Amino acid sequence: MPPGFAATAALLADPARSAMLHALLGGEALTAGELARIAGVAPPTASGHLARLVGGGLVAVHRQGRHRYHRLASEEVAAALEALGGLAALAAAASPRRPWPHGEAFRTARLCYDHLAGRVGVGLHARITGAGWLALAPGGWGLTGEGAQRLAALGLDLEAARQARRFACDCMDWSERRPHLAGGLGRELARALLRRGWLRRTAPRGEGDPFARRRLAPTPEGARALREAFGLDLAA
Amino acid sequence: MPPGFAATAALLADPARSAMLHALLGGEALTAGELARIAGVAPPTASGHLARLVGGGLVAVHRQGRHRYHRLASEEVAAALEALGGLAALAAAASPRRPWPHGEAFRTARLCYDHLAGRVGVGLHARITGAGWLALAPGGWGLTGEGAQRLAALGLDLEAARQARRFACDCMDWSERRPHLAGGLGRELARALLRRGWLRRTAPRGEGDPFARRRLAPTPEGARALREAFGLDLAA
DNA sequence: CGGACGCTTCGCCGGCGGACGAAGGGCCTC
DNA sequence: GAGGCCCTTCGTCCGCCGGCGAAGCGTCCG
Repeated sequence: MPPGFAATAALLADPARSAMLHALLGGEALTAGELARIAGVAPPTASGHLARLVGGGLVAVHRQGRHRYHRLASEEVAAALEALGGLAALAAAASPRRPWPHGEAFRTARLCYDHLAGRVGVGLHARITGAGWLALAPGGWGLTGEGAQRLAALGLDLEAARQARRFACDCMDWSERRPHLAGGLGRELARALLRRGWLRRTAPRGEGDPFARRRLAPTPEGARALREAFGLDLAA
Repeated sequence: MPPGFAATAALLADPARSAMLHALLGGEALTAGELARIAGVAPPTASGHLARLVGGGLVAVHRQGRHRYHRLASEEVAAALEALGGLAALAAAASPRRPWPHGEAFRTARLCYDHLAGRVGVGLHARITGAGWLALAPGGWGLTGEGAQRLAALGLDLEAARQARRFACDCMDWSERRPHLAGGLGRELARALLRRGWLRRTAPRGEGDPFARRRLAPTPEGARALREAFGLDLAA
């Protein structure tokens, strides 16, 4: 981790760049202009920041007409952002402790690149592993028969999940300090729950703060369904 | 991750500070003077850096006589350093690819704060979980009867492991990109293997580069024992 | 083909922070 | 208690980096 460790950290150390990255943790690809507004800087400034993020391998860019769409380069980037976020949360808890408006909603449910984080993400992970739906096999995690049946019934595309680079893996959750489900299965789980309308994005693709793009909220029916299907009580 | 995310990242973004942190990943507490030499800066400079690291909650300090011993504040710091190291390794692999002298030895075996990382750490984790020694129970990971018996026979202090804040948890390994064993059990496993002389530190507490303090090498007898007890082939 | 739009490059400014030397506390030794 | 050691604080310098406006491509629209 040495060559370039400090350089990579420096990419995360600027408020504008970190706002952009956190906005991209919502999983959508955003244009340079949108990211400039989100980060609160002028277009030339944003352009420079994005060039550095792309050069550092954290962000991938895709041209489409006169727009340039930016997205996180990989799930490793998301995992590192979450891990570093955990450190920052620890430090914030130690010092003055000024409250953070997004905190509570963020702890309930949010996206972490392409999968679920927060209480919902951690709770689903605990439930799925604890109920024996996911088990350790030689070569990694795999679904058991019951797990495959239950998750397919929820509408997950298990075939798509299996084609991911990693089928299932843990990603440390900074707010709950316990793992949530990442990898192809985590992605398909998030997609299925959004598709079913159990969770929805709370920010209507407006601009504004970087964190709005990640925030999720359970719908009334979703809260009920999550309680019935997974024993998740979101009031806690 | 919001308030203070960029500020925390900035603590890692300086070459001198990052060298200090990597040296502290060796798990020992080091004095300000040692860290100054390791980072290659003058004592006043190092003092300033250390003050910032302590203020940011990444490093804890302990006075003893006229020395001040510094250590990482928690295993979360170690986990975040490893995660960020993975990002930097990805970026380094993409660009010019100048070779790094420590690379190969680092991939074989190293310390990650208080537990094992590298091929040895990942291999032991795979073996211990794959053989059913460690199993998921309500409330977290626990040893099975066989696991407790086998590990106790290797000289692990399982009682000490149980008193840790977390008994067992995964820590993503940046070089192998698979999890290794952290938590109290990971710590005791590392201690036991060092105590038995299967692994040893390769740097005799000299000064020098930051990474020397983390590097481990299997002794000839250790390589044999690891192969017999865990099926680990370190030549691969 | 002109004009609007999105994005980038260029040039300049301002401020932060990292570097060191010198000097000032604690603490241990003799 | 005199002196040495470890570490810190202070003052200063300098380089880097983030910020913006103006201007320069490329793309889409009428």
